[in-house]
Amino acid sequence: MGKEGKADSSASWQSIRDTIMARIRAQDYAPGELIPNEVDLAAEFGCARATVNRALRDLATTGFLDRRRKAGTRVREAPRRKATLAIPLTRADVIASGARYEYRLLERKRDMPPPLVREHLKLSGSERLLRVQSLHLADDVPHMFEDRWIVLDTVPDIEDIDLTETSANEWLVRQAPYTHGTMEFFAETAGGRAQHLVCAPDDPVMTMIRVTWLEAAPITLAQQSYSPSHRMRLDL
Amino acid sequence: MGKEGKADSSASWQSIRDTIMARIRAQDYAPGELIPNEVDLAAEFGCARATVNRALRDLATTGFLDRRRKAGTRVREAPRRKATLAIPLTRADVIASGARYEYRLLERKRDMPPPLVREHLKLSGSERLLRVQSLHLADDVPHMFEDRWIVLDTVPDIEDIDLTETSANEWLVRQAPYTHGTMEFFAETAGGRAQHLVCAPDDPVMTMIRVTWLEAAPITLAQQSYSPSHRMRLDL
DNA sequence: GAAATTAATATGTATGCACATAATAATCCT
DNA sequence: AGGATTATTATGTGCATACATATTAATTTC
Repeated sequence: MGKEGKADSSASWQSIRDTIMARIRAQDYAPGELIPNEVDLAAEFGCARATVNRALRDLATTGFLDRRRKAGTRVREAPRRKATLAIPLTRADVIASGARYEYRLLERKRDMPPPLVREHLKLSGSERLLRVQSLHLADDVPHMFEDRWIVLDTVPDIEDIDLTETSANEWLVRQAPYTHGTMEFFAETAGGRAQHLVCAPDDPVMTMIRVTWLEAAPITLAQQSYSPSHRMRLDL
Repeated sequence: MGKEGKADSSASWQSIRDTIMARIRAQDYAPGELIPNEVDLAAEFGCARATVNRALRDLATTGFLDRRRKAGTRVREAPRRKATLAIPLTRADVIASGARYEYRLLERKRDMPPPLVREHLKLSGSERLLRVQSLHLADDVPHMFEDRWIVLDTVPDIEDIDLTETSANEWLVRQAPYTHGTMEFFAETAGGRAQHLVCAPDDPVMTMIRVTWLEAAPITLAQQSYSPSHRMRLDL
């Protein structure tokens, strides 16, 4: 019974991953320590090295292992757990919560960006910008207010789009996927957005600022403020 | 020149991924459409199917493609971009920001959990709980206030640990890695935490509630409130 | 003895093949 | 025709092998 070791004796990469994970959890493989190399593990599990590689690679991306060529694989001292955050797509999120989604375009015009926006988008000064303000509602209740700046030099096509039906975000996500970007969020008072979010000006709201790029060219800066009651949820 | 196609004519899975990505971006592969199957793509790129598989798998986990056996691979209508959020490890975060880190244990005692905590941890009522409150500082300035409940039935060992030096989180991360959990964050007023965070009671702060589990057993609920000036940053 | 060169090693990835699995399409039977 | 059975198909994964690449360790050279 050598050749026919199919799905029977052979271990799946998931089961190997789980076994290694159990050893980490039980501290058989202690924090900071090297674990056996792929060849040895493959021998132990009676599988191909590629299978062990897949398992260890998975644990490395999950943040439990550190791997370096020649240096080997070691258990992270402080496992930096990673959660996958799906970038909010307001329409989908609202609908998924079982509510009716509504989108209202509040304003759309060419405008000069304030210094803070210019800095975030690293603008030289000559770029043409479109500013779009919108309100997103869930079951007729204000859910999120968005104040967005779009760099027309990077995505000129959006100038001809009717943004009263489709939100700028939805168009951009489909038509101009970014290569990279940054996101930051923080708490602040509602301030002037209170009228849109139907709350008091000094109510605390969570604001998210997202800046996205197409290679070196800035696409857009979106500042989204959620209604005070909103909670962002995430599975680990 | 058939057999010797080594690193020369053969494409790497990253380059194939990038090529496919470019086609999605250029809408050569339009949203919602099927793309060629792995065998055809492998033929086109002159590589093995496994290599194409790796590339497509990567794009699927990034959220650009949907893959189903027999059904094939299609471009997502609304690419749900995913960002990797590293769970905050306060000590590491503060030090990485170039500041001096300090940790202060404020309180540590057995306590009865309020209904909200009981609900989050799905407690039956008989569990023994440890409550730990702590303050984390960056360059002597309050950075984050933590109010944590630990289920002693799940992690009894922590009862013997001196939490004046090591924070509960650091011990738990090392000694009792969770299998899964939930995280939610929102904005609220500082309230009673104002004295610890050195701000006004009605200042907006960002609060994160994290609940973690070891399989079916609840480990801990941590409520962390950051100083008003704090911004959570994330790369996309 | 310090610097440069060379060897050794663990992971990273590509190939060709085989079989597993899920989902759809085609066919058969009554 | 309708429901159950049987192909068919695309992705998922495993294996053995080979070579690539990054690092570290050993060795040589000056």
